[in-house]
Amino acid sequence: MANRIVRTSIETIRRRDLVEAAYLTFLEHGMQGMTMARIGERAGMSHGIVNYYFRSKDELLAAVMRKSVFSVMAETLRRLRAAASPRERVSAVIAGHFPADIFTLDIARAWLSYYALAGQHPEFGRLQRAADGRRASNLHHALKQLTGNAEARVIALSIAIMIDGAWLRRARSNDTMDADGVIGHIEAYVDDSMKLAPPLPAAGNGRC
Amino acid sequence: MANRIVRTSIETIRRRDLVEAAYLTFLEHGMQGMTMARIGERAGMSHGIVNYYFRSKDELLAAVMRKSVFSVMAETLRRLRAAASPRERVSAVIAGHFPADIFTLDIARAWLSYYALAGQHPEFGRLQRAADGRRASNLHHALKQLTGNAEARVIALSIAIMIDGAWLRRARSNDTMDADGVIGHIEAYVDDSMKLAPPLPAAGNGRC
Amino acid sequence: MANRIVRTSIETIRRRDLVEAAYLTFLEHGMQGMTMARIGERAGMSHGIVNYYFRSKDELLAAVMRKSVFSVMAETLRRLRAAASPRERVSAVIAGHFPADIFTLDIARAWLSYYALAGQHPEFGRLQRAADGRRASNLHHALKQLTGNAEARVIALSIAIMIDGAWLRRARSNDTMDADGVIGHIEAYVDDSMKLAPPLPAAGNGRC
Amino acid sequence: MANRIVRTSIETIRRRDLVEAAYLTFLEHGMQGMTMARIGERAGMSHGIVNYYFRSKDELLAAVMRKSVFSVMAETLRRLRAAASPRERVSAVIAGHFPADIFTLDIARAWLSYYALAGQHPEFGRLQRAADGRRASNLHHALKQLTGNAEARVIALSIAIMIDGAWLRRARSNDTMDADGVIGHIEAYVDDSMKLAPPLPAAGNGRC
DNA sequence: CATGAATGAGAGTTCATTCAT
DNA sequence: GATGAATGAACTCTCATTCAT
Repeated sequence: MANRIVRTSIETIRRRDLVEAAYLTFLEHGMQGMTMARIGERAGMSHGIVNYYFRSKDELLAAVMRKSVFSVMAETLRRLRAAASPRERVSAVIAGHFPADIFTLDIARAWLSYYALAGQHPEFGRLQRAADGRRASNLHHALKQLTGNAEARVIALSIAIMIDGAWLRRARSNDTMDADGVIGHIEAYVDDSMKLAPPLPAAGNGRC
Repeated sequence: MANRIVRTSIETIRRRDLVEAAYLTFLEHGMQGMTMARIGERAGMSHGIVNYYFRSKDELLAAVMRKSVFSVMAETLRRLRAAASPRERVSAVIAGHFPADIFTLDIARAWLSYYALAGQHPEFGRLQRAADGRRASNLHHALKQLTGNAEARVIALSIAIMIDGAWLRRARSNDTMDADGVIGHIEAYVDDSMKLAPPLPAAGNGRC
Repeated sequence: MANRIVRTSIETIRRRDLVEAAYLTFLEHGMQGMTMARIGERAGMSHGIVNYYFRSKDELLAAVMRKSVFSVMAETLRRLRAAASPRERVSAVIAGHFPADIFTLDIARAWLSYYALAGQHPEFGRLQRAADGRRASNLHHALKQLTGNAEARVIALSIAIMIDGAWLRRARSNDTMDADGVIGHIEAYVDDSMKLAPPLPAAGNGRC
Repeated sequence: MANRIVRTSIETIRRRDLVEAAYLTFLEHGMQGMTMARIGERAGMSHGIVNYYFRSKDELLAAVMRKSVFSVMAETLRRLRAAASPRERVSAVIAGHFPADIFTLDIARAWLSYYALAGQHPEFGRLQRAADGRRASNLHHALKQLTGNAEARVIALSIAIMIDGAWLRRARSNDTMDADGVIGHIEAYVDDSMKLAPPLPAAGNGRC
């Protein structure tokens, strides 16, 4: 039993370390320079053992992707739980996508590489779509309580597009807006949209 | 002397053909599948000659990057010339980024793989920033004639972000909006913004 | 001393289990797919222990070869013991080589991969020749009691060749004869041969 | 034009040399030791060029197999053309499978390896079945002119099985019969069969 | 100029084997 | 005894690059 735990523990550690090493290797050498040999070297292991813990490079890559997606989703969730009103929930989704220490050039480039790879990697495509669906749903639910359904849908889409666009631009250079700037920009858009949006039907929001 | 000219001429033609072939290869197979052999094949030349005209793959790659960026800018420029009013100029920039036959899943993914590579290719970063600057400038100049300077800047940025975001989302799956949908969405945003924007100072648009 | 016995006993059991597992792995995956890891897995042991009990894969392979040959011989022997007449002994040898559940495409192919390896494994060649000698001898002894010595030798050889040929053909496709068909064919040949064979010298079979 | 011929010529030469080298490598190191590197080395080429002429190892292997199958079929055909009577045609098929310089231990082992590989190599399975079909057809047609249809079928099958069996046994050791011995043995079987076979219906052989 | 034959480095992957625990 | 973590050699295959023709 103890033995089992030790075994699992080592495997867990190694897999985590390898995912981390793969990610760092990617940041340093790009997607193309992210070879199994280099990953192993960075993790201080032989390249043989990398294939022992991950049956293939694709599997390792998928693990890296999953970790990335979840870490972003987790941040958003954390903020959603702390949100007290629909409008705050919208802000939670927006801010959740731009933690200052994550919204960096390197990480943005990593994300773009993932996207580019989605074609060859059905699983990652699925992950992305799932994450996108969650985001759209969160935004739409919150906005529905602030304006009409159709308007909510349009605004939610605009926000989602802007979030993606901001990340794409982040990968371009360091001269673009920082996290706060982006958040401010999108929030301003939301506020403007609210001004234009029709007042909610009186009865409909008795619930909120 | 004549000989010299002929040689140079052939060289120019070959280089242009090879860049074109490389670009098409890139659009079809993505950055990873853009091999020297495939480029030569597509250009109807031996792959040996590719290395004759471009000392290395990186050199060819740089040429392809230049061409890619310019070809997108050219489409926008074409539409800008046909635009009759500031508002139409805004629309020209928007529509210029979404030709229906170009705004496809594969091409979007190819572009992302480009972006992902920019980190290792300083020149490409420069190119992208230049193109982005042009776009921002075009949008800003047009919008300035429709609203206040500060508002114009904000709206121009929103449009630019949405253009980038739409392309990123296009790479995600085929279930997203098509070119017309995206254009409609952004145009609607522009129209809404105009409603909120302050009326122009009386004299400002006498020029137009 | 008792300890010694226990140790030896476990070792014996483990080695037998491993040979059995290797044999089954071989039948299922062929010579090429018979890896140490798969053998260990099939035996329900770690693959590390396989190398503990067999210094190398070749040593295990030799053991498997021995087992394989013996297991085929055993089936024939079982039937031989039940045979009541010389003619039945001939049938025993024939049928002993074609158990319906063994005479399959996969197993036939596995055996061929064995044979193909014999060139590099002197011991396996020896084993095969020994088994072949036993078979020839069994057939010859039985047939000698039914016909002349020279004829017996010829018929025994034909039977042996047909047995081998039937296995080789079995590996070709599933469209060939099944076990019963092959047995029937060879038996018919034996019956025909008996018709042509000279009657036994009167005294010759008094011995039987 | 001349250029084209030169090119093709080199390619033809290289491919032929590589097939030959692959075959020799196999004879020396067995199927498992027949690596691309060793093949290239034996052919005096880099291993890179091997993959240049044969897109994959399987393709090279298939070429080796095809060459082997065709060389056996060609020998049989050559003899069939020289045969003057049905009985001689039967002999042609038999002798055609056992040229003295081909019926050797090494070559027999090579054949077994091919058979063992047929499972993973659909094309080779097809080749084998095609060759077998031709053989069966040739034998049956000739025998039908010597005896009844049903008998012809049985005898043809026996001959085919014996041919295969003789090759399998040849791979076992050098102590088995040589080519002449095998041919004699099978011919004797055919002669015996003719004795037992029913005389042909009177009219049936008016044709021959 | 142009070809394509040839090279060789390096990619991912498999696997027998060793060894600390 | 037994495990499975770890190594490293070897394999197939790809590809940018060089070079004789």
